[in-house]
Order: sequence, then C-alpha cells, then structure tokens
Amino acid sequence: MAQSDTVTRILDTAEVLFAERGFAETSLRNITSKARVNLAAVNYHFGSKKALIQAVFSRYLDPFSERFHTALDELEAHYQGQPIPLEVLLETMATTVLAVPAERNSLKVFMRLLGLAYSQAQGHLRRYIQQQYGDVFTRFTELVRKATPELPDAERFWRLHFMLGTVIFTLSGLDA
Amino acid sequence: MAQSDTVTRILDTAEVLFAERGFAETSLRNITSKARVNLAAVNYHFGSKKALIQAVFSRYLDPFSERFHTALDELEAHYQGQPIPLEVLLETMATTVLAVPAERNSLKVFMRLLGLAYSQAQGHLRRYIQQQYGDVFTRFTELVRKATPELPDAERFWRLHFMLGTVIFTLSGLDA
DNA sequence: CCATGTTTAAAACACCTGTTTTTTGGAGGG
DNA sequence: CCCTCCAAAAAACAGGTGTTTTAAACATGG
Repeated sequence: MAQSDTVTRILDTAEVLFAERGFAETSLRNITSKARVNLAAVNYHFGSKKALIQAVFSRYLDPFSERFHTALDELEAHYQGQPIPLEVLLETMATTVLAVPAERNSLKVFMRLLGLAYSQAQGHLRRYIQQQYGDVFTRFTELVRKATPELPDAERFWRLHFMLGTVIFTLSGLDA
Repeated sequence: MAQSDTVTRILDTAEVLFAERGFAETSLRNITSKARVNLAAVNYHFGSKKALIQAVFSRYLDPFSERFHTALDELEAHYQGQPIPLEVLLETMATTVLAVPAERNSLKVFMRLLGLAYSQAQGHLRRYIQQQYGDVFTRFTELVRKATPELPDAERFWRLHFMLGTVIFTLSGLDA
C-alpha cells in the first residue's frame, strides 16, 4: 500500500456503511474487512470508534465551515453593514452545504449521515458537532436575525429549525 | 406482583428508553433493571428483543389502525361515493394518529419512536409496519387519490411523503 | 544504513449483548 | 394435601463488541 491511503479507505468505507446501517449497527470488523484493512488500523489512526465517526463528519464539515466563513466574509464586505437579504443567506448556505459532497459524488451518503446525526438526539455526536461547528451556525443565525428584524426570536428559531429539518429529512430519504 | 403487569411495566419502560436512546443503544438489561423486572421476562413474554420493539409499536398502531378504519367507514358512509375532501381526510388522519398517544400523555415519546422507525431505513421494523399496517395506509392513499384526481400519481406520492416526513421529523425533535 | 513511522497479522483482553436453561416460588383446582 | 402450571429469579451460555498488545514486515526520509 503506497502512502497511507489506509486512512482514506477506512473513511470511505465507514461513511458508506454508517449511512446504510447506522453507527451502532456497523462494527469495526465490518468496516476493516470491507476496506481490506487491518482491524487495529482504526484504533491506530483514529483512537476509537467515536473518533472515527467524528472524523467522518469532519471530512465534510471542516471544508464546509471554512468555505461558509469566507462566503459570509465576502457577503458582509459586499453589503457593508446593511442587512444581507434572507434569500441570499439561504442560497449561500445551501450552495456551500452541498458543495463538498457534490464534489465527491457522495450527496446521498452525506444527507443520510446528517439525518442519522439529527436522529441521535443525545449522543456524543451532537455534542461534538455543536462545540466544533457551533460558531458557524451562530454567525449564520445572527445574520438571519439582522435580515428579519421584525420576527420574534422564537418564531425565527422555529422557522429555521423547521426548514432545515425538512430539507435534511427529505433529502436523506432519497431511495425510492 | 398482582396480575402480570410485568408486561405493561416492560412496555412502558422500553418505549421511553427506546425513544431516548434508540433501539440498538438500549439493552434488555437497561430495560429490565429500570422496570424492576427479571431479565428473562422479556424473552419469556415477548420472545425476543425484536418482538419487544414490534410490541411497543403495536400498542400504539393497533388502536390507531382500528379507529382509523372506522373513521374512514363513517366518512365514506357520509359522502356516499363522492370524493372526500382532502382537508377532511388529512384532519381525520391527524386526529386519529394523535388520539392514542394523547390519551396516554406520551405524545413526545410516540413521535420520537415514529422518527426512529423512519430513520431506520432497512430494519425489520419497516417491514413489520408495512406488512402489518400497509392496508390502512393503502386505503388512505386511495382516498387521497380520489380527492385529488388532477394530480399525477408520482406527484401526489411525493407530496404525501414530503408532508408526513416533515411532520414526523419536526415533532420528533421537540426538546429544545 | 539506520531510524522512524505505517501497516499487517494474530492473539488476547475485558466487557456487554441477546438468549437459554435451571431452579425456586406461589397460587388454584382436583 | 398434593400436584400442576405459570411466573419469577438466578445462573450460565455462546457470540460479538471495542480495544490493546505483541510481533514482524515494510516503506521512507535523514
């Protein structure tokens, strides 16, 4: 095996199996055998199964976070303190979210992973995502707040929650 | 223990734990210890863990199925062959779905269970629900078809799917 | 070439899982 | 009263889990 594409092979296999069966239902032996990689490789490279799961998400969310931050930078520079229109914000978000999985032709897998993360109400994953990418989301919601000053906070929160949930849920069920 | 309320205690405890953590993440020992019941009681009364999960759903869906059938009977009798208005169909469905969990003050748990069942794309649960309650759903969609004859089948299917998915998904995340 | 970091292989670890078996307890009917 | 039946309790079972350890092979850059 050339240079450690072992890590990549593990991640590629893991994300597919996770998306198909869920996290608890996918064992490390499932992953390593399908990836034709040694069992110990996971713990060697990632440390634990939890860390593997987080790494699978990081591979999508790190680029997303970075790109979204720069996209918002550009928007703020362009609008110079004036509130950014809501449609612009939403479209920027949608475009940025879909960019990474689109480049890797793994849109279906990614959406399904998002759905699983959303279902798993109280796992380590929710905590990890929140503390790792909470700032991007906070920045976004703040800009949405400025774009819709007439809405009460609760109302805006629920509309956002409802919209995101609907999108994730719908896109994560694209099988039939 | 009086008359085997053991079964009830198992079901009550199981549905809460399942809703909180998911099926795979909830062990029989979790359930039986919290329900102050012997471990073997689950296999004795239900046969297996899968059967327990199905029983949890049956306790909601059996009454729902029965009530919904009679509700549709009454609607068909009232409208005498004329198509039943879409709003009436949807409202009847919503009312009937919520009736059972509302009586037991377990609306949150039930919605979360529905969400989990929906997420678990390829489990035994989906098959069980489909073959057990498929006829009610078929009857309903058929009535919807008659109520909206102008829509192409695919379009109507997706709108229903989208609507149900959104409702379940949104209601299953009522924590914050 | 040596040293360092990867990878594989194989085995063992401790633990948890669902399930089964065996034993005990108690209530009801002949 | 004894016996049967059913529920409960306790223990044991077989298998899978994530993880760790050991060893040896391999590659790569200093």
